[in-house]
Amino acid sequence: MKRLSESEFKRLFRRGVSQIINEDELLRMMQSGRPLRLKQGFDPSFTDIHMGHVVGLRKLRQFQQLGHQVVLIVGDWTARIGDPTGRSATRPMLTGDQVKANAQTYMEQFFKIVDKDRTEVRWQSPWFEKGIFGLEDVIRLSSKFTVAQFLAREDFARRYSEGHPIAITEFLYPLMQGYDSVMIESDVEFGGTDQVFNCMVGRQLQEMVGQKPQQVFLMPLLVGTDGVQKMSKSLGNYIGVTDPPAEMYGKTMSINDSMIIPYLELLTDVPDEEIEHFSTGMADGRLNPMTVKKRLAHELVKDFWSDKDAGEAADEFARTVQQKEVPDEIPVLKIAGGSTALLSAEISRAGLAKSRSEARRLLEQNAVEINGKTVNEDLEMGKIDDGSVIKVGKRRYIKVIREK
RNA sequence: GGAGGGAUGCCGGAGCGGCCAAUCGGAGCAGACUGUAAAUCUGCCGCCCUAAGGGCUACGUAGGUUCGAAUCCUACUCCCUCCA
Repeated sequence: MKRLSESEFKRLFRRGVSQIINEDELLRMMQSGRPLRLKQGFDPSFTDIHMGHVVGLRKLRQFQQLGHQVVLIVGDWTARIGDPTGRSATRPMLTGDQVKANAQTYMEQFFKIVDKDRTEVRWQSPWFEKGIFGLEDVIRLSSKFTVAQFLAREDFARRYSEGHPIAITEFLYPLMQGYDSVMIESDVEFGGTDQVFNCMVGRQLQEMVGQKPQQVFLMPLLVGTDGVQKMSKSLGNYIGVTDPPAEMYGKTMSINDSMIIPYLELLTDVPDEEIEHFSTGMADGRLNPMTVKKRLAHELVKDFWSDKDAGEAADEFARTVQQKEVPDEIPVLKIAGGSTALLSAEISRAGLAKSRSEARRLLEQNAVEINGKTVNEDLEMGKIDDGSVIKVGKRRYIKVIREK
């Protein structure tokens, strides 16, 4: 394995990195010529990968390109506990089948970014399964740590002081995650900054059994489309890797201007110099943030779909959002000849509003247009011409087709 | 085992007998504006009724007191804290 060039070093160790424990040691290991085992775990309690995860997966791919080996841990046991990181909501127990199905979907998405040929997939079951791992092991493992150590972890400390419950099983989570490191003889564990504690437990456990403790590679958490909280599915502020091009593009355009640069750094290969240029340009007003954001949106759609899709999504955005034109394809609402049904009822029936009350509110708020003309009155459907286009809100359309 | 505190709308969190479909913040939605589905401002934000009005269902669950309850009482369920 060759020495890292200056630019490779910067790309790997500086961009999109929050903290590396221990950087010098990791560098030494990389120069040794041995392919490193890069640990990345996930809980099959969810299926969809979003941009927040992509930050780490891209980093894994960069290491793979230098010949290193990813070891993907399917946390079929830890999924039963639920990672305490972040929120305290208890997760429902999953059945074995659900876990398998989730893992399947997850991996399909995972390998959109990470090189499958340089990935080893390991399930936790072989070392945590009943009959192999017993109470004795649980006791042995947990006796190595103290409550004070665990309460030092920021999010346990916070929940404890705020009077929020912490289940005993949640203490087991880091232990299990750490044990994984031992079982796969991990060289480096990758994770978001919220994973420090869990990763450090892995280091300690490895050391206790005489393994060389893993290095820890931490990446920043991506802020979600709301611009405040970390991107997560449960908060609904995410851009999924399987989102269709137009949606991916649109969601990206809706992010806060202040997040454009971080997104470019963490999610794209746009060169540093160019990002620097964007950054200063926007700061002194020479560049319109919208232009830069369009570039970002294009990059993302290009990476997950294709350059062509990105171009189409961009056109679509320009037409429907900026020029406020009607999109090419819109759903059809079939209506009987002399229907006396009211517009509000049909709007909610067609799913353009959650309830009829909401449809009425939208009418009042000038949010409903028929063929480009704002409508306030709750018309009878029979009075609407065949082929009319009804627009509700910013981007919900439907076309009326009359049946005889 | 004992003592205290709590359960409110998507989330956080007020209210503590009528003025409560419930203050406020966040999220969401809409309108205006705009160089963007950014920011900002304004409005909306349980459901149903062709409706300046009316009805129904809601404040952990089940009963009760009262002309009237999210607010008081009783039991139950769940959660938190402290003592043992």
